[in-house]
Amino acid sequence: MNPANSEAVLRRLSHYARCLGLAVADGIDTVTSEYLAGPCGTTSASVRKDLSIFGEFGKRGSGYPARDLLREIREVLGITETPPLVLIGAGRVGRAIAEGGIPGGGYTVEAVFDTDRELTGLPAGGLIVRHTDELAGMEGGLEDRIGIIAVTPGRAQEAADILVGFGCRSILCLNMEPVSVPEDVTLRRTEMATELDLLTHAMNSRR
Amino acid sequence: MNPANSEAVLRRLSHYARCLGLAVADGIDTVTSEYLAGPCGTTSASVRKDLSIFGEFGKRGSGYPARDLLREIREVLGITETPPLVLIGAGRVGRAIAEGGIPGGGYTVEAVFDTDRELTGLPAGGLIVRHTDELAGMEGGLEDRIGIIAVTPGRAQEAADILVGFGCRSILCLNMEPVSVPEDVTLRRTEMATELDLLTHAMNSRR
DNA sequence: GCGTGTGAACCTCTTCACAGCG
DNA sequence: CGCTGTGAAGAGGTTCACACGC
Repeated sequence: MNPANSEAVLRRLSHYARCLGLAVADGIDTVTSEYLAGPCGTTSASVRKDLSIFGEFGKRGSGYPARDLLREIREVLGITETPPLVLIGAGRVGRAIAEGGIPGGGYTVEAVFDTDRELTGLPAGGLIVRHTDELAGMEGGLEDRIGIIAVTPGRAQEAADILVGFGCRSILCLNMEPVSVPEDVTLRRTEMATELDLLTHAMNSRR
Repeated sequence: MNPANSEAVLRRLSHYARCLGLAVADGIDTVTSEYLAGPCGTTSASVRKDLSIFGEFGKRGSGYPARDLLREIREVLGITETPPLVLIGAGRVGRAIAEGGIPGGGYTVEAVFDTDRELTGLPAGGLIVRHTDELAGMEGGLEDRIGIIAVTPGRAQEAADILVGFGCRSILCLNMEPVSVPEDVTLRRTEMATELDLLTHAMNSRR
């Protein structure tokens, strides 16, 4: 596969973007591949190769113009405008996200839903929790929105089915259990438990 | 590097373990490589190769004994007993974790700390938030514990420094900003914002 | 027959090293 | 002189295909 669509590259671009955002905010206007490599957990060679896939953005001898490079990367990732987030689950985790947002990510939570009628009507951040039946009322459907699953353990599949049923094609699952979706739906997850397992393994193998 | 220490393999083992846990709970006692592959997002060949690195656990013609295989994998990962979690940050996310735990992961939060004296003394799950100064009082130090950073955006580095100062060598950072730690400390992160970027990219490149 | 275990082929990703340009 | 851009080399990971044993 063409390297421009490789997950490893795109993931690093996302890191570079974050790092560049901070640099720009700090008034830095030129960065080197070395500068980006450290905080992003990679090497300068890798940074240069990643960027060279999409064009020649640097100036030899000095580095990359931070602001321009950031714009280019955002363009490549398609995050110049970010899709709205639709949260499923108004429990502890769901509310924490509704209230706190995704700090620094540039994403905003547009609506919060739950299957539990006990929770509908309650506030969550600046929003009111709605029942999942009301997903039908979302202007424009869910096709151009990202669904986030943060429900009671064991009910993630149900939430995914609801999202898919209402046309959602991009899902981030915060629950840990396996979830299956149709071929044409992208499902990603944050793997907190797996990260802990990897940390535990590293801890044990230090001696 | 020896494949037994490759992150890709260990990450998949963690997935297999989760899947096997559910299978065992459902009373299933033999699983095939095919059975594990689907939910874990990989192929049967990969499952077999992964497992064969550590021994011959299967029976040809039938499959793997679920319970035994689970035990073996837990052994390899070193998660037969999981290290206690020490939370830094008693804000929304920190409290959500203190209250809800890590569902299904087999990890327990032992204590919650914050640098903010306004928060110390308040309840978080079944625990009381303590000031980070009191980390010194943790029996046995932080060496055999995992520190979890869930603090106000922009203060993750401070939290990491505190943890490392008290002897912590394994850190899971939930904040998004870059954090640097000494060479001998393992730092991992959950990358919610990056996952969203990857979902956005996939969404845009569908057409 | 069925599913594991595994060498070999294949492919992707990373690192090296240096030419090229500001 | 410094740092980018990049072919070439190297390492690592994945897939194939089939022999083996239950």
